[in-house]
Amino acid sequence: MQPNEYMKLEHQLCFAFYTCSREMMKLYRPLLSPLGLTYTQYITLLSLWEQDGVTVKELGAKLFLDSGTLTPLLKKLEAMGLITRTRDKADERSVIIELTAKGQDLREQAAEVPTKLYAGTNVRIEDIQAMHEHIQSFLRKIGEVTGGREAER
Amino acid sequence: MQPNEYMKLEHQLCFAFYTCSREMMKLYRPLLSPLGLTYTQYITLLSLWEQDGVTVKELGAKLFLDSGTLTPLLKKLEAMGLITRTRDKADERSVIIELTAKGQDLREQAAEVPTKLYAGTNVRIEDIQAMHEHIQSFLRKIGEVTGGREAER
DNA sequence: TGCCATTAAATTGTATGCAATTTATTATTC
DNA sequence: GAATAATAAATTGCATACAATTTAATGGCA
Repeated sequence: MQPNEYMKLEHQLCFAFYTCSREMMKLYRPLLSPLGLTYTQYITLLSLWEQDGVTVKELGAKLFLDSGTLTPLLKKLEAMGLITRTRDKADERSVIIELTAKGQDLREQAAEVPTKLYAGTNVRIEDIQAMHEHIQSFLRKIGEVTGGREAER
Repeated sequence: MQPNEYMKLEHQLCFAFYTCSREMMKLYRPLLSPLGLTYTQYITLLSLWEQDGVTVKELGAKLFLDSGTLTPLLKKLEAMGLITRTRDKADERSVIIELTAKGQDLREQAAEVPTKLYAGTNVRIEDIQAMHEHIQSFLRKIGEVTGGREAER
């Protein structure tokens, strides 16, 4: 590769991630909009549907987000009646997030989102598997440096 | 895969892209901060260093960004003395973006960013190539649906 | 030529992201 | 056991993203 080839936009891996992420969110929008959810709210609920009763800190470790992003987002979900935010009696520094009945019910409607997502695209599900694994392996490697998901240990 | 396995966070490809994108930006930050640039400003300049004298529309097609994001960002780069924004004489609807001498000079300092990026990580450059190509192929496929980079045809 | 559809930026409003700081609480140490 | 360090959320300030709308200019057509 020529020296300044490295500076071309098309060779930037991060730009590919960045663009793929945002283009995929555009695939999600028509599926999430009827549920009244944004993409970030959706992945937050995905995490809570797997396990709720977690602290903001724990949720942030799973989503790679800090309180600066989560606090307003969780307040929004609370205002929508999907979750509750309660100070932990055992440690008043922590806030525990739990799903309401309404928040649990929403899971049923969201269940079809993953399967509908690639409808209309030429993407083959099989192709995604390998790529997904490579990306996750990559993420672990750079996470060692950026400190991403540090609370996971 | 179990039915509700599809709803697990770890199986969401978009979440992998989304997280990789943001974690990589954290790798960039210490390299770009001394140059006074954010990541979005950096990729905008990468594009302009390849070709300037382009309209906001053309730049947006390359970066997958619209005027809502680009206009304030370009005004910022203009305020920093790196670019000029000029109405196209031939078509007053368009604004043409050009690098200033200062903006061109910054390219030299930014030249070491791509090579320094993976320093300290366990990432093997060879591993990145294949993954990168798969991602770009994937992006083209979903772009057919989302309309991404529509002005490219 | 005048009207209307189209187009490019800019603007507006909402929702993130994240660094840095602040506040409140808990853990530690001397 | 009081002073200090550490921790978890919340807050603040700045920079995106993007849908939707607005403004200004151009193109097409009767």
